[in-house]
Amino acid sequence: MEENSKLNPEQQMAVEIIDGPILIIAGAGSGKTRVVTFRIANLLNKGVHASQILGLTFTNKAATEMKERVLHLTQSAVLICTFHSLGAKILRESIHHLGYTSNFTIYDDDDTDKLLKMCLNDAVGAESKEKLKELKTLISSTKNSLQESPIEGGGRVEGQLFSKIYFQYQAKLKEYNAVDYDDLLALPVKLFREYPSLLEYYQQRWSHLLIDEYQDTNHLQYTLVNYLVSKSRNLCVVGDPDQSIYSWRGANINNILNFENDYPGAKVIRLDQNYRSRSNILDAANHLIARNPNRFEKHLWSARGPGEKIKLFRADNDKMEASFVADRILAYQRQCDLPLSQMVVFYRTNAQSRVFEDCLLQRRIPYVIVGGISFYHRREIKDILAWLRMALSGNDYVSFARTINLPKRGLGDATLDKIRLAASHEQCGILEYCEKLLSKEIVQVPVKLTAKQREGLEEYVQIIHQLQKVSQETTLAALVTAAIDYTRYWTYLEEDKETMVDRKENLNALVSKAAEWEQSTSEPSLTGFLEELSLKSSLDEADTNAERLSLMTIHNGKGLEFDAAFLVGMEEDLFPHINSRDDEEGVEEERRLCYVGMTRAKEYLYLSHAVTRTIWGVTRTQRPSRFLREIPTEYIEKLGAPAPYNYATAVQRKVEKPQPIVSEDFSNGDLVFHQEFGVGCVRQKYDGSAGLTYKVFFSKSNSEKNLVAEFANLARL
DNA sequence: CAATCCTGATTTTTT
DNA sequence: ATCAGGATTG
Repeated sequence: MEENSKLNPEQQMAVEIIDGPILIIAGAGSGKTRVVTFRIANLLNKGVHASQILGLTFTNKAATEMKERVLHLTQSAVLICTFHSLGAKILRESIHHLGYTSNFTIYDDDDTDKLLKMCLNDAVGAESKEKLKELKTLISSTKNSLQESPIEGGGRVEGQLFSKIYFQYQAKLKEYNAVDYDDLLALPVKLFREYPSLLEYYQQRWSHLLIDEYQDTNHLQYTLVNYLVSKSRNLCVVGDPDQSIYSWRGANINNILNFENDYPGAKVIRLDQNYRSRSNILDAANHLIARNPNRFEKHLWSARGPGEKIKLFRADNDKMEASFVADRILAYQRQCDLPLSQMVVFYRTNAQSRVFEDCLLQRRIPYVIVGGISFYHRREIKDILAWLRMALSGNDYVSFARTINLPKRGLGDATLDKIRLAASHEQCGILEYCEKLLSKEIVQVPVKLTAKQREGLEEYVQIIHQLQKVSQETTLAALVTAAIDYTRYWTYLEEDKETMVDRKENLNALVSKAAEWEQSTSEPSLTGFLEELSLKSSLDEADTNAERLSLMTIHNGKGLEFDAAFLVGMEEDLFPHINSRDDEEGVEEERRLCYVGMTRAKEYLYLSHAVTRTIWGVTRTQRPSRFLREIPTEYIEKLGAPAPYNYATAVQRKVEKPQPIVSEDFSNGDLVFHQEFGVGCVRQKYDGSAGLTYKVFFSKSNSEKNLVAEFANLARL
C-alpha cells in the first residue's frame, strides 16, 4: 500500500487512540507496519516527545525497518529496538547494582554451551548430550519463571543435580562478567524488583510503549513490559494469535489472549482486511486455521478478487518435487515476468533445502538460503571476537579457553582446567591469575607448567596486553586488524588450505564491518561493537532485493510476502512434524505454521508433496499431510505431471557436463559455472599467494570466493 | 597433548 | 548422507 493512501476505519482507530492499553489484532497482511508507523507519527503530532516513545520488536531487521519508516515519515529518530537490546541498554546503565560491571560480555548459544559443559563436568565428571540439552531448557525455564531458585524438572535430570548446576552456571557467568540471552531480560526485571527508584526512572523515561509480534512474547518479556507500563498504562501491543509459532522457545500465546484481563479497560481493535493475498488463497488459509479449537475467532477478508486456485502437486519422489518447483519458477520468470525475488520455496526443516539446491544449480537459477549459519557465527569471526573480549575484560574464561591454544601453544584441556580452578580459588580473573603465575608472584594454588607451556602462556598474555594498549589509542577497524595480526591468525588459517581463502575473506569483511559500524555510531566503543554482533542473527544479513529466489523454513518467512510461494513437503510426519504428532497443542502450532506459510503468497500458491522421500539415506513412503485435506477442494486445482519446460531442459543438458576449464582468460564480468558453487560472476583477477587467482561472486552462497586458476574448475557460460 | 577413527544424531532457533 | 563431538590411539 502507498504510504499516503487512506487508512481504513479500524486502522484509523488504531492510530488515533493514543492513551491507555490497546490491543491490535493484526491479521496477516492487514497493513500492520503501516498502522504502527502512523501511530508513532500521531503520538509525535500530539506532543509526545520522540525520546519518550519505545518500540519493541523481536528481530533487528524488524526494528531497523520500522525505525527507518518512522524516520522517513516524521523525520524523528525514535528508539525502536529488540527486547534483548533494550535489556542490554538497561544493563549497561544499571547492572553495577547487581555486582557486574557495565562492560559485561553477552554469551551466545555457543558460549553458554561451553560454560554449561564445564559445569556439568565439574558436577558429575561426565556429560551426556541429552542431559545438556535438557539442562539448557531447564535453565531457561527457571529464568523465565522469574525464580531465583531452580525449578523442578520432569525429565532425566535429577532435581539436586540441576539445582547444583544451575547455581554453578549462574555464579560462573557472574565471575566471568557475562550474561546469557535470558539474563538480558531477567536481570532488568530483577533490577526493577529490587530497586524501585530505578524502575521509576525507566517508567518516566518511556511513557509510550509499542510492542510488535506480541503473540510471541515469553513470560520474561511480558513481565519486563508490565513493569515499564504499570504507571503510565500507555501500552500498545500488535499481534496475531494465529501466527504464534514459537511456543517451543517459550513464547506464551496467553500473553495476547489474556491482554484484556491483564490490562482492564483495554481497547481491542481488529484489522480484518487483508491487502496482500487473493481471496482463494486467503479463504483457504482461513478454513485451515478454523480447525484449531482454541483461538480468538476472526475472519480475514480480501478485496483483491479470487485470483487463481491453489495448485496442488503430487510428485513421485522428492527429486521430482524439486524439479517441478524449479520448472514452475523458470516458467513464471520467463513467461510472466515475475522476478525471482518475488518467489519463495518454504519447507518445514532445513534438511529439505538440499534437493532444491541441487536442482536450482543445474538450472542455473540464482537462489539464496535465508537463515542458516550466520556470518557472525563462523569460527574465524568468533575466534577474533574472543580475542577482543579478552582484551576488554580479562575475566571471560570462555573466551580465554577459545583463544589460548590458537595457534597451538601446548595448553590443552587438562592444563586449562587446572588453571581455571586455580584462578577460581585465587578469586581473581583468569588473565590476572595468569599474570601472577608468570611473574612468580605468590599464588595459593600454582599450576605447574612445562617450559613450552610457560613460553606459550607468556606469549598469550603479551598479545592481550598489546591489544589492550591498542584498544586505547586507535580505531575499531585498526583494532580488529591488530587482533588478526598480533595473534598470527593468518598463519594459523594457512594450516587448512581448503578453507583458508574463504576465512580470510570473512575476516576482511569483519574489518570493513568494524569501520562501517564506527562511522554510523555516535559513540563507537569496543563494547558496543561486540554487543551489536552478539545480538545479530543470520536473518539480519539477508538482502531480499537481489534478483534471487529465496529458500527458507516457514519460521523464517514470518513477516515476509511474495507473489508466488511454494510450500513443499506437505507430508505427514514432516509437516505436521513427527515430534508434534501426538500432542494436540503441537499439531495446532503446526497448523498455525502452515497458515503463516500460505498467507505469505500474494498471487500464486503451490502446495506439493512427494509419495516417496529419501531421508538420511533411507527411502520412505510418505502420506499426504492432513492439512491438505483440511483445505476445501473448491480452492484447489490438482496438477498432473507437468510438461517440463523446454528451456529448462535445454539449459540442464548444457550444464550437466560443464567443461572444467583450466583457464587464465576469464576477465572481470564473465559469467561462469562451478560444479559446487554454481553460477558466479568474475569480479577480479589477481596474483595471489598460491598463484593466479580469480575472485568470483557466487549467488548461491551470496559470497565471494577466491579460486586459484589452476584448480578453478570453471566453465564459461 | 594431538591426531585419528568412530559413533550417533539429524524440528522449528526472532535473541 | 553428513557432520560434529567422543573415545581411543600415538
